[in-house]
Amino acid sequence: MAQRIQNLRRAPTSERMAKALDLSGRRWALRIVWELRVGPLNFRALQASCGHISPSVLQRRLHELRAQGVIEKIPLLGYRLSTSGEKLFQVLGQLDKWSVALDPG
Amino acid sequence: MAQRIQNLRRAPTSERMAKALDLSGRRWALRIVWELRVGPLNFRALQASCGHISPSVLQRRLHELRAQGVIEKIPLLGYRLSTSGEKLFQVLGQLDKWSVALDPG
DNA sequence: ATTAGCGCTATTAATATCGTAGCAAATGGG
DNA sequence: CCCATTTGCTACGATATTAATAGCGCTAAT
Repeated sequence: MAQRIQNLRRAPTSERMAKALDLSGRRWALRIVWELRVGPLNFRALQASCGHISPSVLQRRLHELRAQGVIEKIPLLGYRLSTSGEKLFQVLGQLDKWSVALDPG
Repeated sequence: MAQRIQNLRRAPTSERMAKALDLSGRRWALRIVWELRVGPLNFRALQASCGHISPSVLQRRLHELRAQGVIEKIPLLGYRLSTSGEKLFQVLGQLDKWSVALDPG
């Protein structure tokens, strides 16, 4: 009924969504996930593919993303997306499509 | 063919995707879009629904999101999602689903 | 006239990010 | 083994961003 719809529309942002948005809102966080789409990258390769990220921030993000289970550290190869990270990457695929409308350049 | 797939996997991040990721990576930017899902909100209502965003940052984000055509300012009601913003919101819907796996608490 | 709410600005402090240099360990020849 | 190179990562001072708070000018209702 209408009342229920009204409540849905006014439902406050969940804790976990706020958390996900907070994680996403840190500089380079989503970019790192996006760059890892090509497969595992080591620290310096990630640094290069991101363009101009400073190593201290990269290191911090890698820790944060690992703590959230988005990426994994693997011997000899560096970092790669986890299963969860792959799913997040698919969401970013949607963002990529959206960005075409944002900037058709 | 395999060669083509290889190239796709190594395709560098596009300018527009980098731009979209940069916009998304600014604190509170996506949260603002998410909060506007309930319909138009005025400045103070947005401030309240975001929790603890400072007015100066909110003001800046509103300008940026307007410049990108994600939100619109409407008389008497405040701010609302544009057509483009609605599409971005749908992407965030995917992020919301993903966040359940991130933190099942 | 007073009160209240509004959008927004100003200011200073705290925090985040940048840019650079460099170190210790691993790697890979010769 | 020796040496040069690469790699992951840390330290540190400079710069940029965000936070926190106060308050202004405006509008509308009491």
